[in-house]
Order: sequence, then C-alpha cells, then structure tokens
Amino acid sequence: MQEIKKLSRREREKCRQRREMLTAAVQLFSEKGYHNASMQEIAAKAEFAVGTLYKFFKNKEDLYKALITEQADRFHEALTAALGEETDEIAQLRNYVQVKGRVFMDNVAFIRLYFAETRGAGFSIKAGLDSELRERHCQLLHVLAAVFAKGMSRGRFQRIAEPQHLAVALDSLCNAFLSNWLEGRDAYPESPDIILNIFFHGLLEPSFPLHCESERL
Amino acid sequence: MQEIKKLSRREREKCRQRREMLTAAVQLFSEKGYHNASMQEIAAKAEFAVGTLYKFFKNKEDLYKALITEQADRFHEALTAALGEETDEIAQLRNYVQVKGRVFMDNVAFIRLYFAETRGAGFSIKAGLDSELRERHCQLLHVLAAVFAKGMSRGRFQRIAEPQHLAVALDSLCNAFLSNWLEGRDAYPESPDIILNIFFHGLLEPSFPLHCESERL
DNA sequence: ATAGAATATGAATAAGCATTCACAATCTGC
DNA sequence: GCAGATTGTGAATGCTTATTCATATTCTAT
Repeated sequence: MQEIKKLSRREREKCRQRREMLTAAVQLFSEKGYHNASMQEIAAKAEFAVGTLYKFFKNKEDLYKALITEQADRFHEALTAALGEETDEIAQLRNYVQVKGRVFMDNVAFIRLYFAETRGAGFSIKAGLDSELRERHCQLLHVLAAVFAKGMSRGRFQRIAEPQHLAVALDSLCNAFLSNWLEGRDAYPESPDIILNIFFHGLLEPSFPLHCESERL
Repeated sequence: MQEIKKLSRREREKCRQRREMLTAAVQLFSEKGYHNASMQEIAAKAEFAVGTLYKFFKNKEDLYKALITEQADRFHEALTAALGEETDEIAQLRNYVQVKGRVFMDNVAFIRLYFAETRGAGFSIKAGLDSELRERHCQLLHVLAAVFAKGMSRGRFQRIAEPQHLAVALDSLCNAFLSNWLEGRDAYPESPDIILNIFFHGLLEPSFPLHCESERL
C-alpha cells in the first residue's frame, strides 16, 4: 500500500512504462487475437522499441500471461468483495450481478480476452494460464455458492438446486447477458433483478400471484 | 437422400477423403488451436500430402470454415428438431436440454472449437464465420424463445422474464454445465430437470413476496 | 562536466509455416 | 495394355514474425 511511496523516481517510471505496454497490448490482443498481434505492433502502439518490450517481459507469452493474470486478479477481488459486503443474501446476489456488470463495462477490451480465455477452450496459450484462471474462478464460485447455501439454511431460499449449481448458473447467466451486450445486441440490464428474477421466481407455480413484476414485458 | 446412389465411385471416394481430412483437422485444431495446427500436420494425420489438402480446400481458413459451418449446421438442425417434436412446452424444454447434452457429448473435439468460436470473441478467423454462426445461433434462440412465449400465453408459464431472455438464459445454462463437464469437473446432468428446475421453481419462498426495491432482512 | 553504469533502440537473424507447382502415380475408356 | 486425362505428391518458395544484440542514448554520482 504505502510501499508505493518507497519507489524511487526510476522505479515509478518503470511502472508507468510497464503499464503503457500492457495497455497497448490489451488493445491489440483484444482486437486481433494473440497470434495476429505482433510484438512490433505492440511496441509501436506503446511507443517503445521492440527491444524494450523484451526488457520488461521475457517473451510474448510472458507479456500475455502478465496481462491476463494481473487484470483477472483485480476482477476476482472486486467480485469477492461484492459478495462480502452484505449480510443479506438477496442483497449480496444483487450486488454481485451489479458489480460484475460494472467491472466488465469498464474493461471491455480486456473482457474479450478474458472470455476467449476462460470460456471456449483457451489453447491460445500454454498450459499454466488456463488452470490458474480456472482455479481462481472456481474459488469465486465457491464463495457465491456459500451465499446460496446460507440463504437455504436460513430458510430464505428454497432448495431448488445444489448451491454449487446455482452459483454456476448465476455466473453463466451474467456472462450470457454480458456477451449479448458486447455484441451490441442488448444492453446489460440496469437492474440486477432482470437477471435475478429468473432465479427468484418460478416459471411454473401459477397458483401464487406475484406482486412486483409481470412488469413491462 | 437417394442422391447418394447417384454419386459415382470416384465421387464417393472424394467424399470419404474429404471427411477424413476434416476429421484429422478437427482433432488437431481442437487440441492445439487454429494457429498452432499446421497444414503439414493435418495432412500427415489424415495421411495425405499437403498438396492434396489444397485440392479440396482453397486454403487453411477455408478448411477451418468448412469444418465449423458444416458441423454447426448439424447441431443447429438437431436442436431445432428437438424443439419441434413436441407440442407440450415443458417436454420441449426437456428435450432441448437433453438433446443438446447428447449431441455435444458425441462431438467433444468439435465442441471445444465451437465454444472457442461462439463464446469468447472469436478472432481466430476472418469476419465471415463469426457473424454467420451468430446468425444461426440467434435463430435457434428465437425458436426457443417462442416456446417460452407460447407457454406464457397458454398460461402454463409465469411471465418472470422476457421470453428472449429466458431463451438466452436456458441456453447459456446448458453451456455452463457442458463446460463443467468438458473440464471434467461435474458430469452433465442425467436428468434435464436438474437444469430446468432452476427455471421451473422459484428460489424465493412463495410466501415471501419480493418487492422490487424495498427488500430487507 | 565526465566517466561509467543503466537503459533504449531497431536492423539483422533465424525459424516456422502457408501455399505452389513440376512431376509421379493412378485411373479411364478403348 | 495403352494414350490421355485426372489426381496425388512433397520439396522448394517466400513471407511473416519472435527474438537477439551491438550500438546509441540517457542517467547518476562525483
């Protein structure tokens, strides 16, 4: 944290350069894919010489990995935090959906890469990345599953499916809506309940009148 | 159909060769990705010379496109058929989930490619493919949405979300479970209801009506 | 201001791979 | 069994691009 103060001018400068390289790289990778973005291009876009890139990253793969893992870490943290903030399960879920949306919206270029890497077999890059990301994602789903489990044991949620399955379901649902938004089809819902209602209310069970929705369809 | 009889021996032979090439290609592409599978390798695996590959496909991209679109067509047909067979909406949904599972299980190598291409930004290959697949997928979702809409207008389904959204949701849910299965985490559910119950039953207690904004502990 | 260290540069290197084509093998009808 | 056509072959070509390294530039401390 306050370690930042300890960095010398030179070190701060190096940090900035590194960031600029990564920024240029994200843009190019997400536009053209890993294999079609050349180191030359990345260097040019970042306004450095190719050789300089290699002073910061062992090779192209290393650059790419750094890119993905560092950003993925930030996502993971933001989402874990979103789930931790509240004690009310419903609010936690709403928070999750909303934060996921916001975080993704603010990093479109990266999201393309992240989706390419985590969904669809990510053979773009050697083994390591793949399993590391999966591991992290799995942890997050675990935290999410715990929210469902807690809601169930407190009698607020029905046991309509295993918590772990519900976690997978909610996460993939968010991703589906986000994908739609990325492709410019639909907007990501303003209200998290557009997504969550699919979980909250049963498609069947016509005997119970619903209060707040059957809203504008 | 009986066109097959009309093919000369030579033509049948050509078909077989073409299939063998495509089979070798699917395997390599799905293992190593588009860019890391070389034409030399594909030729070797199919037991042909490189030049022969080029007698059948204009170039690498053409080979890849043929691969994806031909197989995707079969999927699309199988799934559309699955939705058409029944007149009872619930049975239609069950059928969809089940057929999707079966079809995918039987074509694992291809599925990896399909996921890589349709989810995650598919920049592997030039424009055409991308939008063509999306178009097809969109049509399918439309048919699926119609099932939800019909169920609603017949009073069997509650209007918990727009039909189109429900279609996206169910499809992405299936994909999520299939992904899990591909990664060897969980098995794809034997019964389609493991997935469908998330839609059919509400997570919230029916006696616990949720008012849109004013929810609290 | 200056030596010497640290850092940046980009032309040159080398490897990989898609694609071609001159030739070889095979098939076809006679 | 043969000429001509069709089809299969894989070494050679040429281009792209990751990576290196000798040199130029900039910084630091005296």
